[in-house]
Amino acid sequence: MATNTKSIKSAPDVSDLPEPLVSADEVTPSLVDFVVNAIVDGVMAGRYVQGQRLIAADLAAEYNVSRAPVREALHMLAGEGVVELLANRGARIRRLSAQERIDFLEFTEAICVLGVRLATARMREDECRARLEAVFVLIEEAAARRHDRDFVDALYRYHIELNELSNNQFVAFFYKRPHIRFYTTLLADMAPGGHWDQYIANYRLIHDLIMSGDAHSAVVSFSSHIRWVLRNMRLASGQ
Amino acid sequence: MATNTKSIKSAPDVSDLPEPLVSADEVTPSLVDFVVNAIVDGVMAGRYVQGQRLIAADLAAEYNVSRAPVREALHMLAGEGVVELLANRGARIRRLSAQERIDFLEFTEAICVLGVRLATARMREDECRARLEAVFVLIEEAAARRHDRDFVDALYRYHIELNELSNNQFVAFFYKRPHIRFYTTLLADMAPGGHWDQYIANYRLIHDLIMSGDAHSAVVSFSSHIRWVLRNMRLASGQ
DNA sequence: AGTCGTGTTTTTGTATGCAAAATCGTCTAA
DNA sequence: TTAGACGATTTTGCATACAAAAACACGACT
Repeated sequence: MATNTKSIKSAPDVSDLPEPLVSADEVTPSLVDFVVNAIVDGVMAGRYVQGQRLIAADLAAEYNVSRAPVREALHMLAGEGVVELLANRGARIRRLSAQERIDFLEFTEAICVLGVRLATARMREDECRARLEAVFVLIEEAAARRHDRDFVDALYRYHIELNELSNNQFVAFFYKRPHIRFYTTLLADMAPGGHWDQYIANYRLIHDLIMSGDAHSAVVSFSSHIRWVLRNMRLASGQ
Repeated sequence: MATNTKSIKSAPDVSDLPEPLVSADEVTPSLVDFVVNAIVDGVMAGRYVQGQRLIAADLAAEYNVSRAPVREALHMLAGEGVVELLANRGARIRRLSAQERIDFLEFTEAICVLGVRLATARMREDECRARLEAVFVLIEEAAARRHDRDFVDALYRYHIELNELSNNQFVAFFYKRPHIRFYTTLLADMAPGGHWDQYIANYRLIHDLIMSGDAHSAVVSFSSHIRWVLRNMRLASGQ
């Protein structure tokens, strides 16, 4: 291939490609994106559960596309950790053991602590306060209704917002993605269950401290909340 | 499709699929894996640089495969954050601005702190000590030769080992993957440059504290090392 | 009953084909 | 000289085809 030379053999030519001309909104969402979103939504909605096998041909039929974009979507999700790929045996929703769910929450804590710390530092800006307040009311609402699912969903959105407010794109990027796969999985362990009052009280405290701009206290209270959840999880899984 | 029912429509059947029978080693590495590794190696080796466009047909020709597995590999790498996909414009190695590199190191710190903390707690076990010592000598060797590239490589391996020793698979998993893309990119900022002695001294201290089993001190010294690197990066990028 | 073949069906992994989009080169007009 | 237009070429995105591997169903054997 003559074209080889340009992109592979030659000295790296970084200015090779003009910056994306298209604005933020995508012109035509590709089928791969469509399928990725569909699968992620399916996981969020509980239509796909951990360990469930995803057969490319079936997904293709389901979404009226060919197997090619489906397979590409599955590889993308595998890269994000939502799906696992087994040699010659296709894809399945990644399965997490109780221990792995604990590990994951511990890992998530590390990321969110950074998010909390950085976002708290920006809480002098009115717009930031407003955005965070807006997602916090979702937590309050779900809590008032004692609705497990909505509550965990609201917590998720709250941290998404927090991580975006942190202005560190990696916190936002990596929190958003891998979390999904684990979202429904962890629901059972994470949901307040018999501890609604404590759970709500913790988050009210965390939120207040974040709003107050006291990063250190916010981080400490967030960390101790997570450690409390971890203790509950360890107890529940009998360790 | 009649088969739809089983994997999609019906109630999620988790025990659907027997556990992988194949042992740890893969029978036949798929072409997708091959291409993924080839591209990652290329990034590590500097053959692909940030912003460089990756043309599917060229890669296919280069590696003697068709475009299908190449495209799947690119989607996988996109999921991992190594590559970015632009609508109708293919893939390029993700490009990081100076600010993004700083953000990334800050993010990485959050993960590695957890790795340091958890691994330190296991340093009573002789095998763990031996494994960590083994990778630390690589740091010393590279430092003795004042070889930027090898030094950063050794640091990378050291943290990989540390994160694996942490026994939290997510720390290991997520540190390993996204870091790659950023590896060569950050080299210039991260490499000790004019600060060899300080850099080496910092890592000796961190290592000693880890080996001593004092998790808190290890974390503190690691954090302050990273903050020192961040200060240098901010100075270098004129912020 | 449970295990072991064995042939059938399903499913994957990869290659190939093709239309639409993006890119490139060249010519033209300001 | 630069900006823009336009046709040729490259490249992508998606569909389809097909061989090999895995899963399955079923019957023989212990």
